[in-house]
Amino acid sequence: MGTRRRGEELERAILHAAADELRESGYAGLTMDRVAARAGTNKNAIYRRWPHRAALGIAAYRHLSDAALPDPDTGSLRGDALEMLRKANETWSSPHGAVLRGLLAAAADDPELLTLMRERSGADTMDRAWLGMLERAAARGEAPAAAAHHRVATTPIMLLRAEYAMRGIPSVPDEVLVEIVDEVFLPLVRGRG
Amino acid sequence: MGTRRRGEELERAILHAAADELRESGYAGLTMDRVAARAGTNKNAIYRRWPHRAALGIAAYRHLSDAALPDPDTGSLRGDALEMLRKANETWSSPHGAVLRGLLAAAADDPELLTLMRERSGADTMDRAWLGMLERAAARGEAPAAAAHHRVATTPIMLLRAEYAMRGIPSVPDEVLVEIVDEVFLPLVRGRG
DNA sequence: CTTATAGGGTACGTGGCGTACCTTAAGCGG
DNA sequence: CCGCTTAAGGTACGCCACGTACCCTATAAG
Repeated sequence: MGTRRRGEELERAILHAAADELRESGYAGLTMDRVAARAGTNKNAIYRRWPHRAALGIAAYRHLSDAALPDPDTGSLRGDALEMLRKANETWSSPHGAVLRGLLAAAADDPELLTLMRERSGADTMDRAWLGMLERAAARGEAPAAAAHHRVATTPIMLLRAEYAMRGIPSVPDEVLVEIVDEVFLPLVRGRG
Repeated sequence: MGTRRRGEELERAILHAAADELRESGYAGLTMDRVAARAGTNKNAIYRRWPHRAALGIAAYRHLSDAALPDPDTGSLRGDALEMLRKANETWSSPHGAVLRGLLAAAADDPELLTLMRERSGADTMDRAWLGMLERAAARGEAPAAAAHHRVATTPIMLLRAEYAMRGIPSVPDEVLVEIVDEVFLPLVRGRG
């Protein structure tokens, strides 16, 4: 009776319900019927807003984490890089990360969804953080100025990403992170002099 | 009527049918009913051999390509590396590659399937080819011996893989490959002196 | 006060996986 | 040569989940 939710309010309720389902069951376990039930509405209201499950999943994902992105300042480039990698590894291996990987897999053959993902997952922001790190290192004289290059900055997380793609669910061991920094990232920075 | 196929013969027929379906419809479009129909048999015969769709998909994938893996010798490290990357890019952006990426996505949260994939997709072989390339370059005096390191060798393909994970279906543009080689791989090799 | 709009309820079509059962052919041991 | 075990064929089904179609009702806007 009385109150029938509409517009914004209903939309928030749906997204909230969907985010809860994501948290509890992951993307694979996210069903439209259960989201509708949990939000106390029906599938119509959902399909009027998102064309299919994947779109809802992606939209709901942002409600999971506001990803306080680290901006470490340990004093050394090596320390900063390791810190960044470790934080990323934590995030990706957490339940959040599992959800994110599930979404990524689901969007893998739909370019439209992929771009949506990138916007919502803050990948670009992360890239900029790495670039900033390199610039600070260059300012300290710890790295050549030519090292502050986009490809260089993104290399470590790209490697981490690929590592996840090859391995699967469990977190990447810390030794691998150290290797990425010591055997690839630092030599690479050095090599650009 | 005489002939009812059994054992090996039937198994080959099923795999052949599944491979055809993969080629035509990709992994997402691979259905058990159609494979059974195409092989002129029924789902029982399939489920007696593979526990689920994903397992069949992976088993059938090997019938698609025997991936003649390139072992270039252009005389320069840069040339060899670019050649390898370009071949990999071609493969990954071909229909074969689409199938492979579909399988990878499907196996993403099942470690057991992932290891199966790695065996069947010849990823390890590719890694060894890169290492060999680096060793030859070192022998020519074109690279420090310390550059022939596993992490270094796998970096370019890992970056390519990650690039696919971020972008989706279309092939990665050649400029990106060149950048990976010139801005990352070669400086990295140089930096390990 | 009327009317367009959007939500609620519900049922259904469709497709695909995996399973259950029974019937029938093949091969094998005696 | 014969029966028995094993594997194939045929078919139907349970189940689940997506997406759609209707029809009814509350809400807000004019």
